[in-house]
Amino acid sequence: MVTLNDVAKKANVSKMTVSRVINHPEQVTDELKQLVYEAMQELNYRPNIAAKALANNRTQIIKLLILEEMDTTEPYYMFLLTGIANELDKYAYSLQLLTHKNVQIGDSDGYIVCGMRDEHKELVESLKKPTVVYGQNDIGYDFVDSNNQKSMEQATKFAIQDGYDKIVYIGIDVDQPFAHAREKGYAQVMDAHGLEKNVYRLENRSRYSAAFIRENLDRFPKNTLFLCASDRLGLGVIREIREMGFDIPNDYGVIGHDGVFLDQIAYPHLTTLKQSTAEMGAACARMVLNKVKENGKSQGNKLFETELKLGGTTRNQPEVK
Amino acid sequence: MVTLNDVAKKANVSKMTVSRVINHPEQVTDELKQLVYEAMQELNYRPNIAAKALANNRTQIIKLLILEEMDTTEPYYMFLLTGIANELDKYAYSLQLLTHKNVQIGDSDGYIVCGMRDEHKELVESLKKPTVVYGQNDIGYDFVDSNNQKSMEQATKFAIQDGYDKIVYIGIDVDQPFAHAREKGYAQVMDAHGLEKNVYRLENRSRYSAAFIRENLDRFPKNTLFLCASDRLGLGVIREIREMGFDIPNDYGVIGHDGVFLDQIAYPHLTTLKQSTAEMGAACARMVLNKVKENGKSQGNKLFETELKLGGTTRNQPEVK
DNA sequence: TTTTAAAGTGTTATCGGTAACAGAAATCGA
DNA sequence: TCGATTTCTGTTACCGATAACACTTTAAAA
Repeated sequence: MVTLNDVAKKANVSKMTVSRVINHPEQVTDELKQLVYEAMQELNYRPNIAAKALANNRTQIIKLLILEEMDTTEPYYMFLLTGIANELDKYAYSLQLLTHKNVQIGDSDGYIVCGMRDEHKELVESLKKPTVVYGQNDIGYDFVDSNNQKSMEQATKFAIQDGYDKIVYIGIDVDQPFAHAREKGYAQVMDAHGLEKNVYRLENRSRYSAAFIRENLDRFPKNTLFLCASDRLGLGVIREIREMGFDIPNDYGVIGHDGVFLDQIAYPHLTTLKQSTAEMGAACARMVLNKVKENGKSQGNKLFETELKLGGTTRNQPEVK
Repeated sequence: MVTLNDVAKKANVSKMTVSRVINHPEQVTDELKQLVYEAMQELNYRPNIAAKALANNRTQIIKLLILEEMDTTEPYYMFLLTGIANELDKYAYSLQLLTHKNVQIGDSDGYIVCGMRDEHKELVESLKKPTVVYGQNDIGYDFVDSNNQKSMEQATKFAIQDGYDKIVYIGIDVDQPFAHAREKGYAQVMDAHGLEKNVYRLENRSRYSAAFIRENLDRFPKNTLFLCASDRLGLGVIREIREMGFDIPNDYGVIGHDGVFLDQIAYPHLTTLKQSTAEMGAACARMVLNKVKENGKSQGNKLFETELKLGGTTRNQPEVK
C-alpha cells in the first residue's frame, strides 16, 4: 500500500509537506506542489481513511436515520440514499444506515434524519453531532426538501391551464409541514383565480383514495381534475375512475406528486411533480459535511424545485398564448 | 472519549490486557476478564473504529455495487440494504454504496455485488477483495438468493390445488440463472402433473404484460391462472384482465413473484411469493465478513425459501384433504 | 544595512488500537 | 528440588495520517 511516506520520498520532501499539499495546498510553493502531485500520480496514492480519521479525531462516518416504516413508504429512499452515498464518497465518508428498529446511535461525525415526526423530537435532540433533516420542519433543524408549496402552485396552475373546470385537492392527512405546504400551494392559486377550493385529506394509501372516489365521484362533474398530494393517492384515484368506466384524461384528470417509480407503474402514466431525490440526497450530504467542518454551525435550509412530468392522466394541451 | 487506556487504568491492568479481553478472551484469566468487563461497563467504553482499522490494516468498510438501473428495478433494494447495513453494524462495519454510474472502486475490505450480468464479469473479476454476489450465478461466485426453482414449484402446485385448469407462465425474457430457475420450477411441477406447459417471455415491465393480455387473452379459456415471474408483470396482467371486463380471481387467477411493495400496490392485492429480502441482505453481509476473516475462503451459496403470500388474485381455497 | 515579520518546510508527538516480543509466575517432569 | 515448559501479563514499536512547534529562508520595514 502506498503511504504518505512513499510519496514524500519519491518527491524528496517530508511527509508533512505531502499532507499539506492535500489539506492546505496554499501553504506550499507551486514548485513543491507540482513535485508532490506528480509523485502521487505515479504511485497512485490513495489516502488511508482510517489513519486520517484517527488523526483528526473523526470517524469519517455519517449516519442516516430512517424513522418511518419503509413498507409503506414510496421507494424514493433508494434514490435519496444513492445521492447521499455518492456525495459522501467524494470526501471519503461512509454511510451507516439506521432504521427505527435499530437505533444504535454509535459513533459518527454527523447525522441525516429522514421521516422525522414530532414523536422523534427527543431522539433527534439527543444526537450530539451535526444533524441535517431531510424534510421540511418548523422546529429549527437545518433541512433539505422540495419546495412543496411552489410545487403545488405549479400543478394547480397547470391544471387550470389544461382546461379542467374544477380542481379537487386530495391531501395526506398528517399534521406535517410538507402536507400543509402542498395544500397551501393549491389554496393560493385557487384563490388567485377566484376558484372554489375543495380539499379532502386521506391516509396515504391507494386503497383509501380509491374508496374515496368510489363513494364520491358522483359529486364531481366531468372535467374535474384531482390534484393528489402523492402518487400513491393518485394511483388509487386513477384505478377507481377507470373502474367506474370513465375516461382519463378526458372525463377526469389526475396529477400526483413525487415522481418516483409509482408514476411509471400507473396506467396511464401519471402526470406528477417529480422531485430531484438524488440531488436532495447529495445536498443533505454536503450540508452535513459542511456542518461538520464548521463545528455544527447552522447551514440554513435548501429547497428544491420540482419538475412537472407529463403523463397520460392530463390532457397536456399546448399553452395558450 | 473513553479509550482502551482509560479502561486499563480503571481495571489496573495494561491496555494490552484490555485489548485481549476484547479480541482473544481465552488468553486472559477469568479474574482479570471480570475486572475489565466491569471497567468497560462503568466507563461505557466504545472502541474507536478508526484506530482498530488502522492497526489491523483494515478499512472496516464493505462496498455494495449495484450494477443495474434502479429506475426500472423493483424497490426491494431498500430492504436488502437495510438488511446488509444492520448486520454490518454489529461488527462495526460501514457500508459504501456504488452504482453503475459511480464505480470508484476505492478501498474496502470486501464487496457485495447486485444485479450482476455477464457484461460485468470483468469488473467483478477485477475486485481484489472478498466478494459475495446477491443473485444466483453459475460462474462460481459465492452467492445468496431465493430458491427460485422451489419457489415456482410451490406456486405452481398452489395454482393447481386452487382449482385453475390451465396455468400459463409469463417469464422474464433475460438469459439469467434466476429466470431459468423460476421457469424450471414451473415446468417441473407441470410435467409431474401431466399438464400442458405454456411459457411466454416478456421484458419485465407491466405495460408489456398488459399488452400481452390485450392481444392474447382470447386464446386462454376462463379459469386460467397466469403465473408471473415478477410482481411487475403480474401488475400488468391484472390491470388488463380487469380492463377487459373479467373478474379476478374467478375468471382468471394471477400469481406474482417477489412480494416487495408492488404486490401491495396492486388491486386486488397480488398473490405472490415473498422473498426474505432483508434476511438475504444480512446473509450477504455475514458471508462477506466471514470471507474477510478467512482470507477470502469460499463460503459457498445460500438459498432462501420464499413464502406464499395470499392476495386477492387467487381463490385461496382451503386445501383438499 | 539591520531588524523584524512572514512564508515555507521539517521534526516530534500523538490519535487509539494491535502484533510481536519479553519477562514473570505457575505448572510440570525427573 | 531445580530447570524446562507453559501460561499469563506487560513493554515496545508500529499502523498512516495530522497538529503544534521549531527552524530556515525570504521579503518587508525601518
